[in-house]
Amino acid sequence: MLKLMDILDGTSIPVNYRMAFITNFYREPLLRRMERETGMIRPELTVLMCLSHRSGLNARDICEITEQPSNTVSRAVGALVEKGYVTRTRDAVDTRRNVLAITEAGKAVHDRVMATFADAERVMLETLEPEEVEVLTRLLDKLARDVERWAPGLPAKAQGG
Amino acid sequence: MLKLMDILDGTSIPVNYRMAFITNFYREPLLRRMERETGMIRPELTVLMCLSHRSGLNARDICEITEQPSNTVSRAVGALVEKGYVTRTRDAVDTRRNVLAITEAGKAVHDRVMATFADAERVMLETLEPEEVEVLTRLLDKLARDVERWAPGLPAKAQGG
DNA sequence: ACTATATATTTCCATCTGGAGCAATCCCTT
DNA sequence: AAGGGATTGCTCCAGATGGAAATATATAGT
Repeated sequence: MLKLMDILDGTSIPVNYRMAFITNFYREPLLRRMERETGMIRPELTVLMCLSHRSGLNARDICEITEQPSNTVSRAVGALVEKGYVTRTRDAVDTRRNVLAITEAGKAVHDRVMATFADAERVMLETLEPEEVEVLTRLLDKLARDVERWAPGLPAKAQGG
Repeated sequence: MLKLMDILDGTSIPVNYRMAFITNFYREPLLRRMERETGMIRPELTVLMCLSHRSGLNARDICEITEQPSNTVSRAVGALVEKGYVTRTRDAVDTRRNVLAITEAGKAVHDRVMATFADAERVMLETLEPEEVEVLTRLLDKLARDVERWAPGLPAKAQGG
């Protein structure tokens, strides 16, 4: 049987095609499962991850951090508030701002979901030797941190920064 | 400014999070550009890639190869036929089957789009040493070819095959 | 104080995507 | 050769997503 892997063997984008392939088969099933078990969808997890890392952000902050459109973040925040995973309170100083914070329930579901993601990654990486995992992580990190130079869409910010 | 990268530093899914990050910033802008310049959307390119690799497939084959739902493939094929990039002819033997083939115009646009993707990847990989690119490709290939073992959604086919 | 402009957030709408179901056709059994 | 189940391809519908406009509030200039 012809499979995607056979086709990507011949492409001239060996790295990104494989990454897209892996990401697709890793992430999608986990997101489906998350949606099934918790009712959350992807943008909501993204928001929860931001607030888990740093509380007190507003929607605009999350838009800039994640580079997601504002309506997507707005919807996600609304859904999370509805579910009781996030609180949204007007800033007393600038009443345009809604200060967001993750609740105990939100932290719990976040940690639970992230644990399933981590488990799946651990299983995936069992194929590799520990040193190989370290190398892979290091190389991916190098590429990811260099995103502003190579990303085809970004405004190619001054590279001397 | 807090960025996504700072958050993923602390996550317990270092590999997949970085891959998703890179894939996102690599692929999305290129797909937008493709759509703008050629009018094709993602599933159409996928179909074109399959037919570029092997002509004479039908929609069902492409569904199995790419693991995409049949309606997505059906729509993509229809759009490609409309654009003159693919021909669709009834199989004389089994008139349920529509045999698909890529046209000259389709091959041309496929090659053109793939070239832009390849260029962007080349730029991205300039950050790494040639040996690092080889290692990265090898490790990604190892993970991709092992997909049936670790993919959370797949039916975990017999591993002795 | 009043208007103009900027910012934060939400809503409207058009499009992409996938699940489920449907029609046409084929193959197997009798 | 007729009937029943399987297969191919398509359409309907509901949900997710993002661009652009609308709404609410803040700040600046006079």
